[in-house]
Amino acid sequence: MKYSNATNYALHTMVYLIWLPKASTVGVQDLAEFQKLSPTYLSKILTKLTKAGLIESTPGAKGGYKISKSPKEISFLDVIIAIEGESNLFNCSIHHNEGCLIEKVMRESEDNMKEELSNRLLIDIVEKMELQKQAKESN
Amino acid sequence: MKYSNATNYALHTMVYLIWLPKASTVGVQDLAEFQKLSPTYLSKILTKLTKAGLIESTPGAKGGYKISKSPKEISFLDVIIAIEGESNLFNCSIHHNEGCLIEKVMRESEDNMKEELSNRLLIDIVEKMELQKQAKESN
DNA sequence: TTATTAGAGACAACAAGAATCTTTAATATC
DNA sequence: GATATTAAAGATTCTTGTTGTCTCTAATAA
Repeated sequence: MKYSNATNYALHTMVYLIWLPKASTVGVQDLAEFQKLSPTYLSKILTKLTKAGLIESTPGAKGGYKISKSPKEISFLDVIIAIEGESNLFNCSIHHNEGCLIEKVMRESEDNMKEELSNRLLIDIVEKMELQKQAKESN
Repeated sequence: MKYSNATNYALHTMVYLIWLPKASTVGVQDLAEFQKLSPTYLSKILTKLTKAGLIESTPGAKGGYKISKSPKEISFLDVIIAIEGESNLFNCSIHHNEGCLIEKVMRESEDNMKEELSNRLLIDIVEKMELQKQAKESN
């Protein structure tokens, strides 16, 4: 069991977009270069983020991507669900077993993890990164 | 991201083995039938559980499988790791990025989930199942 | 010694993920 | 309105991991 690479790229991309000066849009080219990815591949990931309502896209010249809502409303969980979907990590393997107690425990642990990830905001990462950067510069 | 079917089967098998009268061994045949699985396939899963030290196997006539330690020491996490391995769910995608803050958050949420699953014992499931059974019978 | 049982290995089928390429649709700018 | 630019959609390939089967070997109780 592993998160897909796409989730990984999506999280890094979102942090980058949040870190960017507000209202500026970036094209796939730049985003891809920043992560050493092929633009066409990253583009698929960005489309998912767009459909999930996390970013906005405008085609055409001077187009690109930008955050679509306040960074304070974007959690880790939002990004993860945008990429991975929201199906459960565990489903009882025994046919016709409503209320399986094993499934119940597994589901609870999953819910707790999601709860935690929904409380972690990407903006906090950006702020910490800037603090680290400042600390480095003052050396 | 999903748990493998094997983990699912392994959990159900372990609960079954714990539920069994102590010290009695069961062959793959019975265990497979109970879950409607092919014996050869389930056998692979059982071998993993054996190597993880969760169950004991004795080959030969009247052989089979049984729990290898006290049920009070067998957690959900033990079974999950026996099947899925213990690699992390998330690894930063950016090369040479020690101390990635995104990875840190993801790792923390994973650790918390594992912590919770290590505190959930399979024996508790068995006990609840027996209570449910008794409740049904007294109707 | 024999029947029975687990273990190991090779192998095939399938599904999902990762990634590329090509074509289409939308849009700002001239 | 024409053109350059950019996102979106679709088809396709490649790889990887899971799922599952089959066969052969090793161990053991009777």
